[in-house]
Amino acid sequence: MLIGSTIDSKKMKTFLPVGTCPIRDILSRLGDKWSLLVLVTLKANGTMRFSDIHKSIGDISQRMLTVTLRSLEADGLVNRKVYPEVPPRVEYSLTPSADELMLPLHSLVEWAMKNMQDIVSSRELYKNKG
Amino acid sequence: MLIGSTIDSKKMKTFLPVGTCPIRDILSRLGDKWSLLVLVTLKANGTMRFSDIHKSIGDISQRMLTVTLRSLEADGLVNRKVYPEVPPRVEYSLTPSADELMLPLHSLVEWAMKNMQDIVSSRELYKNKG
DNA sequence: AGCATTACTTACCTTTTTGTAACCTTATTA
DNA sequence: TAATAAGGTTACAAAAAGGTAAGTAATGCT
Repeated sequence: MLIGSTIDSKKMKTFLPVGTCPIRDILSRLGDKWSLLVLVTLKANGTMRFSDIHKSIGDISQRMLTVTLRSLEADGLVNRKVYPEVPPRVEYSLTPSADELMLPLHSLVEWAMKNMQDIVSSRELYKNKG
Repeated sequence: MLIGSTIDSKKMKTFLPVGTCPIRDILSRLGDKWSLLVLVTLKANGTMRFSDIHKSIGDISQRMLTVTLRSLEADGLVNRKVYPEVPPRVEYSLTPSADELMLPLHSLVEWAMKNMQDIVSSRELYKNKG
């Protein structure tokens, strides 16, 4: 007798691996420690200087802020405008595609706010008995 | 003369650090390599056995699938039902709160699909000239 | 007796990500 | 003359995440 899986593997939906699937690729890029937070910070405050973002987030290191901003810039999600002054001034702002991202992101945050209590208690429960 | 930031730091919006801010906490949890993919897989196929998920995703290791499912279970996002049989059978499915998560997630995926061309070309551009 | 089955666990190792601290630039100011 | 400003870079260290391969359990089949 054949003991099969619950799902016919012919009908089963599969997903492309990272590097082949643009969606996985993009989501994994946004899934790092700081990217979303930087985007949300810029959304909340508009155009900001490097040091403003740094102060606003608080616990990000200078290096990680640079790294994060660079990768967001590479992806076309933030604009970087350098003023040739001394001391230097650099302003960051969201691009239109990042602005569009804010809507999905906002609904994600709403979900998180709505469900965080359940999640926290679920974690407690899981820790205490499994 | 006072050279200030573009934004008054009193009015500037700030965000709580991880561990204090539930939203950052939850989003960072979902931002790992496999969680969202596992959720999307379960959404697409309904109830699945461990081996089904494994086959469907393809390039996830057994260990990481276990780890990921455990943390999703701890957060109350997947149900885990064990049938006391030999060989063992374990079925996974989404909980209602994970189901709700699918809507925001879906709009995120739509954004990714709409913007991925721009992102890819932006990356090329950035690589080639900066 | 020995192998297959499924859903893991464990020990160990590699890779990736993040953090720390020091250094750089150049005009202005004390 | 030396410090200060802003926005970095660099070398290095630490931590976190992920991968590999082997082992485990209990039963049925050959």
